[in-house]
Amino acid sequence: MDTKEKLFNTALRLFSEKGYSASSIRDICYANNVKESTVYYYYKNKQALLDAMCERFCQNADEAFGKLNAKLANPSLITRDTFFAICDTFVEDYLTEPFNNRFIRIMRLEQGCNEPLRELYHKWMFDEPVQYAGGMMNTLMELGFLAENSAAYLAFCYYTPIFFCYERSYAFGEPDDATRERLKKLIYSHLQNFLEAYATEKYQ
Amino acid sequence: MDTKEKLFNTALRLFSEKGYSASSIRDICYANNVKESTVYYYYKNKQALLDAMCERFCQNADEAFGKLNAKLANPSLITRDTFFAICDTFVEDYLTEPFNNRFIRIMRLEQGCNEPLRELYHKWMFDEPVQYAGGMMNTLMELGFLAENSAAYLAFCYYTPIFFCYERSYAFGEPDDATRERLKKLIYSHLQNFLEAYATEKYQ
Amino acid sequence: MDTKEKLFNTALRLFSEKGYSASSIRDICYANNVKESTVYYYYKNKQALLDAMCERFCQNADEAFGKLNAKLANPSLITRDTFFAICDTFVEDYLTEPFNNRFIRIMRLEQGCNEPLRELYHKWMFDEPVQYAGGMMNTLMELGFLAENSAAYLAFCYYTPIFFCYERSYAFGEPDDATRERLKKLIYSHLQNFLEAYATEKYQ
Amino acid sequence: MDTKEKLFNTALRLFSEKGYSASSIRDICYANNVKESTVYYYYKNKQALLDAMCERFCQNADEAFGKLNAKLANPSLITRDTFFAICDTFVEDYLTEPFNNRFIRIMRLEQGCNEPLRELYHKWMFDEPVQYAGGMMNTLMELGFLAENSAAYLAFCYYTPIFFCYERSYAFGEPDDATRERLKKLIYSHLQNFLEAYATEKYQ
DNA sequence: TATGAATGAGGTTTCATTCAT
DNA sequence: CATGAATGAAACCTCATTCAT
Repeated sequence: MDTKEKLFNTALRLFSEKGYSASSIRDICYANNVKESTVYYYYKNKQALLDAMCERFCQNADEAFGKLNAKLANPSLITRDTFFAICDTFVEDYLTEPFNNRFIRIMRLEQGCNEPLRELYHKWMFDEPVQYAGGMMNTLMELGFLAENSAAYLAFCYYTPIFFCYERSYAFGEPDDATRERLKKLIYSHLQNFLEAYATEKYQ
Repeated sequence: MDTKEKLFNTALRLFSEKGYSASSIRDICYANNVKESTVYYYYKNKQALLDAMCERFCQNADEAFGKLNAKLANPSLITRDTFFAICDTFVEDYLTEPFNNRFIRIMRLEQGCNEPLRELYHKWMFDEPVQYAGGMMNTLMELGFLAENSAAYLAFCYYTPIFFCYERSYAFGEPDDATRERLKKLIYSHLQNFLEAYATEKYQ
Repeated sequence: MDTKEKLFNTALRLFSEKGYSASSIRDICYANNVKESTVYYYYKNKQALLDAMCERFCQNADEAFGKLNAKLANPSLITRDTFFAICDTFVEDYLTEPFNNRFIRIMRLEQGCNEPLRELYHKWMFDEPVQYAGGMMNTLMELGFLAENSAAYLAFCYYTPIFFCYERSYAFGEPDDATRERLKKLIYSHLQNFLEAYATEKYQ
Repeated sequence: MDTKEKLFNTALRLFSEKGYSASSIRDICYANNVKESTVYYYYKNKQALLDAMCERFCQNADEAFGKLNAKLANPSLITRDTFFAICDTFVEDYLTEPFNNRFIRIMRLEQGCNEPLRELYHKWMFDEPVQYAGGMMNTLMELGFLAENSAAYLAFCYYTPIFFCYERSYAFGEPDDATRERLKKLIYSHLQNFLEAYATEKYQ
């Protein structure tokens, strides 16, 4: 891993733990045994580090939702497994993917004093997921996997527990394997309950 | 309102918007037309401002949950109105009460680098509400208001959407009346759906 | 003891331990459970506290040397006991008298950046004692108590060990009884040696 | 001389004149036409400046006493010249060496509120010199240079006047050449008297 | 590719002091 | 006799940044 990437990763970690303005260039550099001036060889300034993270996150998020949308395109049939797999992708490749997880925390922290980050946060943690879940519910109803209901309501019932569990487990620091497992179990159990309540009889 | 209180409130606002370490004593004072040294007449240091907020929040929270518990004690009968009123109290007197609302944002921001605040945050935004909701579901089932089910599952279905809506609406800044109204409507609609799904027939 | 005197004594202690500028009005007042503004009721400013100490020390010193000079005036006869008693007076009533002892430390500390205190220090720790010792040696030689010698040399031999022992034992803090005893023993032994070396035969 | 050294020297001067806490980083920097922040490029904080001085003084002192001890090792013969030379080394290379002289003043000033400095001061101004003088007296007696006597007593007679003269002349500020000369003469005269009183006949 | 040297702005805090009460 | 409230100056220190090398 080259210096630029090391600096990027350290900044990511520090920003996500202490917030942008409480993380110093000094700390970022000392953690990598380079001098403060080195950072300016790779990045225009401190803000540029954050910008680079934004860019990467947006790419990641686009990709992740692209992948998720692909899973719903032209489905002739859906099974319980597919249903669980979609959620799994959302959690593993999006919410808890190490870089994303850290950047989500950064957005949560900085939304209060950083307008662009606030918009990103709302887009990628509220608007997009809710919209995606809505579309998904529609598809699942069309396929007869879910019983007829309001798509908005189902999306709500589907996503809010996921969001809650994520906030509860991942709100702080780098999650260990145990946390990771716990989250998965909670979400699995939530999906079970969800299907029990809203799936058509043959998929319960 | 005296100087001490004005400083306290300004600090509360700034901490909740920009985070503790990004808010400067200077800004707190300038906003009140006093010099930086004045703050040190009333508070030992910057940390002491935060400590004072913690203390006040804990009192507030204790009171709020005390009140909520009182509402469930010795109920011979529960009506849809009571059910909505309980949630209303939780939202109005706890979650969106102006001071609490700000301090909750502070806790969310600082949990990453402030162990005591992280604990407070988890206690008062996850553990206590979930536990309270669990107890409430039990009571409601005993009274025949809710159909038999797992209390834990019902608590989950009850609280996670509230949490989600709160995060979505109140995550940033001082909410205006429109936001306040929107949140109430969202929650009202959630409660309707909740009753439809889980209440015994006569209460739907 | 009234407030003014308590403040004076606390200031004396702090000045002697940490130096004038490192001792704060705050510390002086907090130690006496009064507010900082109280000090200004009794003293014009911080400097005035120091001035009051100077004045008192000068009086003390004048008195002490007056007493010492009286002991040498019109002596028809001197004994070993008188000789020891004179030194004892110098040590007990001057050098180690609690107030003087503290103020001497203050002078030592402040001489570097306070011209008047430097002059006081040199006058009362070097010039006056050496001059007094010189006069004393002359008297003792005239009375046949000491063998003929250079008065200046004898004064030197007499005073420098006293000064050294004092600096060594009393340089820091409030001396306890053990320190006090130790100093006395050292000086007593010094006087013995001094007499052995310079007294006429009958007084050895 | 580079910036770091200039800052070090200015700090040394100011600390020795006004004491550690009364000397400000600002003054140290202004005297060298650099901004306050520059000092923090070279030193962690103000204390680190003092620490660097301690370290250097301890090295200096170790060296000086090493040199002095070497002068007493394996001497088959000692002359008046050697005797004077030893004292000269002690005064010139230790007590009045410009850096040491300043640091000794710092120790004297700070002993009251700085435990490590108090220990250093006592070690290097009282304990070590007295111990060295004792060893020296033993050697000189063995060689027949001094008449038989108590080594402790002789060491006392030898060192206390040196200490006194040093305190008297060097207690304040940077000594000029005249002061330097005066001290040397005083000490020379003291050594003369010392030999007259305690040397064996052939060395008087 | 990285650093050494320096800075200017701004941060928190301490302090002696004032003054109306 | 003492304080409550406030201040202005100055202290120490941190930080992002620059620039020549």
